[in-house]
Amino acid sequence: MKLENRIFNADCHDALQKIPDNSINVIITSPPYAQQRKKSYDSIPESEYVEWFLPITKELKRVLTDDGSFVLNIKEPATNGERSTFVLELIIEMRKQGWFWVEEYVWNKKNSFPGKWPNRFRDAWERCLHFTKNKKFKMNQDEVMVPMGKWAETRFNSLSDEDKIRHNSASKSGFGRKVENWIGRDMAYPTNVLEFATVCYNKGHSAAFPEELPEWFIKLFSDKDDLVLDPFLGSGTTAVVAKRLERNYVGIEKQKKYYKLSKAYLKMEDVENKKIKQEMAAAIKDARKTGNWDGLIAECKRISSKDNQSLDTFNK
Amino acid sequence: MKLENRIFNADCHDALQKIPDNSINVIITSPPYAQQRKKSYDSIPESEYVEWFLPITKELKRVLTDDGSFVLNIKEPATNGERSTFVLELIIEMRKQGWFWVEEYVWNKKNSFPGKWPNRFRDAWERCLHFTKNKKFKMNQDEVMVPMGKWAETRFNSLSDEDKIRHNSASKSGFGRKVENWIGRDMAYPTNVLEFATVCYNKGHSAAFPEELPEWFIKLFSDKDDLVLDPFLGSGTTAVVAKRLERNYVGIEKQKKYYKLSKAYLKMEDVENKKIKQEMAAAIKDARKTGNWDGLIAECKRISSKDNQSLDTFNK
DNA sequence: GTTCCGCATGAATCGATAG
DNA sequence: ACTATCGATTCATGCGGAA
Repeated sequence: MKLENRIFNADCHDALQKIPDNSINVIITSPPYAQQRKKSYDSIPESEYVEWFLPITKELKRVLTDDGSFVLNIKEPATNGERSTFVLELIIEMRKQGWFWVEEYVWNKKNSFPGKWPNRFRDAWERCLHFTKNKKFKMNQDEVMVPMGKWAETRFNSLSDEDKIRHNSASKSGFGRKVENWIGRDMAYPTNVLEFATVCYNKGHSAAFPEELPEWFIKLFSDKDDLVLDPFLGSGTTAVVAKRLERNYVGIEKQKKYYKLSKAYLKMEDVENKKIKQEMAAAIKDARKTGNWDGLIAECKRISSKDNQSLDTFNK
Repeated sequence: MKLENRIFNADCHDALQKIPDNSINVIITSPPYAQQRKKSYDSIPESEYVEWFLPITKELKRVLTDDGSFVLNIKEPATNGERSTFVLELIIEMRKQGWFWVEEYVWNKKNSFPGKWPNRFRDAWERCLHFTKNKKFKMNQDEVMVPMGKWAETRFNSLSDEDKIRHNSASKSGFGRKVENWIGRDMAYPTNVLEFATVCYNKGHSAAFPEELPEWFIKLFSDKDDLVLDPFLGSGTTAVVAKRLERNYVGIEKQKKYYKLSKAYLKMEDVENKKIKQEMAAAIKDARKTGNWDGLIAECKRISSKDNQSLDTFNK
C-alpha cells in the first residue's frame, strides 16, 4: 500500500510498524506533553514519560533514512515549583539508543502565555531538539537564509508584492539576476534561536506550533519530493506545510477529532478559489465550535467540489 | 576576617571553605567550560566535568541563604558532531544534592560569534540555570520590568538616546512626568528569554557575559546590601556590577592574571573623574596587551590617588 | 476601502480550598 | 499529609465592528 500522503488514524507505535525501514527523510513532531494533574485522553504522567516515549523513538530511528533528521519540539512544564527533568533524561536515553543529539534549537515564542507567579516569569521558549542517525546528514542551509541587518530588512519591506513575484519568476532575466545578486549579498545564515509567534484559536485554529516552525525545518532538512513524517500530527500543521512545500507527508493521529481536522485542512490546501476556501474554513470553525466532527470531511469534499466546478467554468 | 567585598586568589573549592553557612544571598557564575582537546590550565575534560563540579555545588548550597538563588550560566559545546550531555547530567545530579531546579532562562545572544559549519548554525544562546535551596525564595520582579507591546516598542525606538536619558534624569518635568505615566501603564514583566548582546574585546575587555546579565539577576534575586558571590570571577564582571548596585560582593579566582584584572576593574569603579577613568582603562588595556600584570594593581592605585586629589581640589 | 479600537484567546502556573 | 479542582493572574495577536 502506498505510504505517501496518508494519514493514519491509529496509535502512534502501532502505525509506525507499517512504515518500512529507512523510508522517512524528516520527522517533525510535538508529542503530547506530560501533565501531572490532568489525566486527559492523550496525556502521559511525567513519571512515565520517558518509558512511554523510548519505544516510539526506537521505531522512529528505524524508519528514518541514514541522512535524515528528527526534530522534537518539546518543553517540560513547571510543577511544584520547579521544572521537570524528564526531557533531560529523554535526551540521555535517546543517545543510548544510538541517536546523535546534533543540536538544541530554541523556539523563542514572541507571544507567550500570560500570567504572573511569585517564583517565575512567563515561559517564552521551547526546545526543538535535533537528532540524527549519523554524523553526516542532509542540511540545505541556503534554504533558510534570513535578511541581514536593519537596512536589508527595510529594503525587503519596501519591495512591492509584484516586485517580489517578478524577481521570482524572472530570475534568469537581467533584472532578476541583479536583484538575486543583491539578495545574496545581504542574506545571512540564521542562528539556532528561532523567533516565531504562537498561533491562536482566533486565527482559525490552534496548534502546538505555528506553520513557520515545520516550514523552517522541512526546508532545511529535506528536498522536494522527500517524505515528511509527523507521528503526533494533531491538527495537521506538519502535513499541510509539507504538502505546500511539495514534499510528501505521512501523519499519525490517534484522536478521531484531530484526524478529521487534519484531513479537512489538507483538503483546503487543494482549493484555489478564495471564497470557497473561506467557506471551508467556516465549516471547520463550526465543527470546532459545535463539537460535531462526523460530517466534516463530507462537507469539505462537497465544498471543494464546487471549486473544481468553478475552475472548469473558468477554463471554458 | 571580614568576608564582604573580598576577592580570593585561590582554588574555588578551597576558598569556599572559608565562607560560613547561609551567608550568601545570590551566586552568579560562569564556570570554566569543558573542553575535550585542550588541556589548558583551567579547562576540565568533558568526561570529568560533573564529577569535578558537584563538590563545588555542594559547598555553594551550604553557603547560600535559605531564600537565596544560584544562577549558573553555562552552555555545552558541540564536539564530534553533537552536543555534550554533561550539563543535563549536572542538573539531574544537582537535584539529587537537594537543589531546586526552578527555571532555565535562555540568554539569547544578539550578536553571536560568526562561523559556518555543515551540520549546525551559529550558537546564539546559553543556559542560565536557576537553582534554589527551597521552594520559596527572594524575587524582586518589579526591578526588571520592561516596556510593553508593539506600540511602546516603536515609541522607544523613535526616541533618541538623549531623549531616553532626559526622561530618566528629568522625570519630574512636564515632559518627563507624562512619559513616566505612560511607562507606568505600559510596563510588563519580562519572560524567561533574556536578550543581551555579547561583549566584544574592543569594549575594553572580554568576559564570559555582559554586565547586563549579572545586573538583571542581582536586581531580581537580591536587595541592597545583600552579599553576591561569584566563585569563578574571571575578569570581575559580577563583582563590579554588584558594587555598582550597592550590593556587597565576594569573588574567587584561581588565575593570578584574572585576579589582578578584577581588582583593577573594581578600583576603576571608585574613580569619579572621567579622564582618570580613561587613564586607568588604558593601563588595563596595556597590561592585557603586554601580558605584564605584575605592576597593574600598584599602577591603578597610583592613578586612582590622583582622582582623590582632584576631588579634594574640587571640594575646596 | 482604510485605520483604529475592543475583545476573545491561548501546550501556563500557583495558591487556596475542599475532600 | 496528599490529591483534585478552581480562581486569579497576564499580554501578544488577529478578528470584527466602528468611524
